[in-house]
Amino acid sequence: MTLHLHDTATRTTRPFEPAQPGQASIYVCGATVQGTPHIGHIRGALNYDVLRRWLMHNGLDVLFVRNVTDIDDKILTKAADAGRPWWEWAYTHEREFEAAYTALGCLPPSALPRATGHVTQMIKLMQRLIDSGHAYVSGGDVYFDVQSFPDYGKLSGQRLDEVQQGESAAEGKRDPRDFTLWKSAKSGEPSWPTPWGDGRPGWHLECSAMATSYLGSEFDIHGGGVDLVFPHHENERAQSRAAGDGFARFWLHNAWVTMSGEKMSKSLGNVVSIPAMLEKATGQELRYYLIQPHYRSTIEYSDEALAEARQGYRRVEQFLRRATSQVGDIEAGEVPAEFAAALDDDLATPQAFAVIHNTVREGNTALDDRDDKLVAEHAAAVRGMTGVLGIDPLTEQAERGADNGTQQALTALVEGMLEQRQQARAARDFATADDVRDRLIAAGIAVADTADGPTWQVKSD
RNA sequence: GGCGGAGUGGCCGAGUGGUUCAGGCAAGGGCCUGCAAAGCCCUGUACACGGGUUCGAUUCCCGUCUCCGCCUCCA
Repeated sequence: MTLHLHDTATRTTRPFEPAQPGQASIYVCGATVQGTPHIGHIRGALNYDVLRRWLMHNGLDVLFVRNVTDIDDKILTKAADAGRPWWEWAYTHEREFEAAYTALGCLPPSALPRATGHVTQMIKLMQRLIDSGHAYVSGGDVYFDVQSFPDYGKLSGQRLDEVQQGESAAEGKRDPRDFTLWKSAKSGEPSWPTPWGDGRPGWHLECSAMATSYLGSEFDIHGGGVDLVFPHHENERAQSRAAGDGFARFWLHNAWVTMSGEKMSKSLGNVVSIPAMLEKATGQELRYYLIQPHYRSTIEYSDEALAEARQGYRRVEQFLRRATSQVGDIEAGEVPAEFAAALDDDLATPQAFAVIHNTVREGNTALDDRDDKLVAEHAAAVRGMTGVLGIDPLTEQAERGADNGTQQALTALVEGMLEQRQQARAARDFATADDVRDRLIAAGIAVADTADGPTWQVKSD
């Protein structure tokens, strides 16, 4: 089976064949950097990161562009409320988003274009639209003429005559459903010069300009959250195709993370901001939690579900630790066919996780049987699979292990205590042995005896 | 009003016209262990409701109820 993806435009799951064999180009709508990221924002990025890794794993050369919307009404409003320059406000939150992506294991994009850096490209696109009769200037604003593009509404399944009012009824519009490509400058607001006067970008224009600027007039995949289907992506598609670009060949949309059955609001966002969540779980645990459900299924956030995911992650981690200590270092190996089939089926991560856990169970059995060859095989497969998903525990350990002397000091202390305990056990002085173990547990360190001696692990609860 | 998604065993979360099972977490029993922990084995008999199609539906069709999203900014 080859990779199949669910395409919003056709409402079908169909085979993915890149326009250029051996390559894939992906454009993902990133954040409007107006606030601190919460898990809902990052979920989408995680989904597309998994897609990207899977394409790379299959040997494709992937160009992955994620934009930053660094100029918009909310940024201006919030910055003004905070008494800070808008560009500082935007950049501050851009850094928060980047830190969050990194903490959750997203590979850095091939390019990270900002709207404010691509006004030239936007002007060119607007000129093409005006020249071809799809856009018009009205009092310094530039609007897209929705009725000039018969395909309008096709992506989102909207019929033009059913579309309600449209964005804020500006006076210069010919049709209330026309959308803004360019907003004329208001005093005190940032602006850039254009042939039609000073102003700033409308929201939709930037993505069309940047996507085609980096990936060409036609590219493979355009991703974003379901809320973007209409109007954002509908408008992007309209303006790009009206201008003559092929634009995206597949449209992918990820579902929400909700809380108490509702979309995350500003107030809830504080509770589940990435910095707050990273106090409850590690980046990889959080990633495991967010990518296990199918990307088109809503995740109803709960602390309990997160705790479950952490348990599941640790089960995998524990297996790899035991395997490594029994048979030595293990490199990532081939992924099982069922795993590949799962991801090929529109990134069916739930089934992919089932394959991982089945492999872990078989690996644990092999560990108990002391069948080192089988242990190594299964551990290699698990590393291969978790690597594709970006949740290989040994990778993270490698990063963490290199960090500082604290880890070494802890290791020395714990191993010293475990040595005492082993001596007590050898002497059948179980009272002393249990006392040592209790002290370690009280300090948050779990001890497990194996045939090869005790192992330990910090339990970060 | 228009468009779209969803209701599965204690919980999370897949999937399928019928037979052996998603997977995880939790629970109970067993093995192992000095005791634990971890691991392994076993157990649960679920598919919102009402019709219909069918030899047979959780899975297809129709209807109902409930929840959610988009149609204004939003991942």
